[in-house]
Amino acid sequence: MHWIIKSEPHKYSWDQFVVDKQTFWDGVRNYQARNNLKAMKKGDELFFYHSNEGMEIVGIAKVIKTSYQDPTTDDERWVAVDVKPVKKLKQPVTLAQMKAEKALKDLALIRQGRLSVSPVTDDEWERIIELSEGK
DNA sequence: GCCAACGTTGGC
DNA sequence: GCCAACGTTGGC
Repeated sequence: MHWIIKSEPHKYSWDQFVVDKQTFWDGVRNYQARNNLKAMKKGDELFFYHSNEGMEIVGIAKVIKTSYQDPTTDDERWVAVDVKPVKKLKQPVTLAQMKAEKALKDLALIRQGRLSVSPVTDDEWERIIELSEGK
């Protein structure tokens, strides 16, 4: 299974992620996004997307620990997962590029822009990888 | 900085 | 349980 996780770069950027070596993905306060977090399995790969500034997918990350109680809240409805960076994309793939791709018209990121954690199908994943390689 | 989209809350 | 009001997110 593949996913896209979003972060505002000035809050938590890819570069910071790489420096940290790994991070826990917390702060999700949306049921749909939460359900996606819960569905993640160890080894699942994720695109790391910069919202607001950049508006592009910059790298690939990987789930190293599946969902557990969000340590930043006592509210047991919310969960976090641990992820680590895998690699930076050769070229970032911008939102505009993805919007222009017919194969990506159903991408959850585009259809439901406000969702902070969204699923990506295998086909979509492949296509985005190709775009990052300039194809 | 504005506004559209959408989720959540609360009054009835 | 409906729906209006409100808050938040994120693209532009």
